[in-house]
Amino acid sequence: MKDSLHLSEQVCFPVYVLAKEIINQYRPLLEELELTYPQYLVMLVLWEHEEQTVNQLGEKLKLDSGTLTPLLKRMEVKEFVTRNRSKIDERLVHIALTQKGKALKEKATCIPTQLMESMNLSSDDLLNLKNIITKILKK
Amino acid sequence: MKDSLHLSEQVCFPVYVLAKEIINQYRPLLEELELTYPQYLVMLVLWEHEEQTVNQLGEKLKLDSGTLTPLLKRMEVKEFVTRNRSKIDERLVHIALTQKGKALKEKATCIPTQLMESMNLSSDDLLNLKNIITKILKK
DNA sequence: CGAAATTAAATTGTACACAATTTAATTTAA
DNA sequence: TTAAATTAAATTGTGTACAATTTAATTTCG
Repeated sequence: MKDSLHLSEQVCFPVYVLAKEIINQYRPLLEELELTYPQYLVMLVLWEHEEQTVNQLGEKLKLDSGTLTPLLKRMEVKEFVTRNRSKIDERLVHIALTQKGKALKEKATCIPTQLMESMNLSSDDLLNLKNIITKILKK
Repeated sequence: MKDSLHLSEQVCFPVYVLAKEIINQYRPLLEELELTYPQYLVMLVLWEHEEQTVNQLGEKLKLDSGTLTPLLKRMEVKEFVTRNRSKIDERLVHIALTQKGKALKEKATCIPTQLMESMNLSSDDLLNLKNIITKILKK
């Protein structure tokens, strides 16, 4: 029987390396916006939805409050978002964009293109990759 | 012009989610071996090579000494590896398997299969995914 | 040779990521 | 209706990641 305990046999390892590589490619681009990659993901959601609870963000980004709470506090310090406990249901905390946060979208418009270039990806590969992963994650 | 600042448009986000999902699927399997996923990767390398410097591990796993040094110290505490500074070149630290570390390979043999099952992946999807990523990372 | 450059690990500091627990508020069901 | 169950955030603790710096050893070169 074949021994599959070899790094070269692993499928998961390339995924793990690629994910890190992508974040590393984003880093210099996002540095100019004073954002980390997870913080950028939060901004993507808020640029679409304006206001979200911590849980809603967590569901969309697959992150729990243990990760999001301190992350959002850092974004609050940078004045990109506000954090307000709901009056109607005090368990909820609403995260909303500040003016500064909204304005940041302008500076971010070029990032997707820049990233594509810096990773040197064809849109074919990209679409292909996205389709497989989406298929796998859907299960 | 199309606005690509939408989470659903992102290619990188699914990669990021998949990588986390894979590690989460590994977690309960690796817990029985008292290993984290990055520690498991170190073991994969050492099961193949017996002895490696910190740098050699770092090149294979794409991790730097800032990550590896504390990680390897934890593995040393668990008595899976030894850390010994080279006599010939005292800048190098050799990482080697202990008997306990070698023995752990037995318990790990079933992990690749178990993971495939827990992620519910067809070998087609898997191979496809691996090929695309390898192609992308090669650039 | 011996100073300068390079290399390898370790260290320091910041920021995730997640399990497990805690706290507080809201639902639910007896 | 109020005690039990559930829910939402926050907290605590462990373990990556990685940039930047430091320390010490080895090479390289003038």
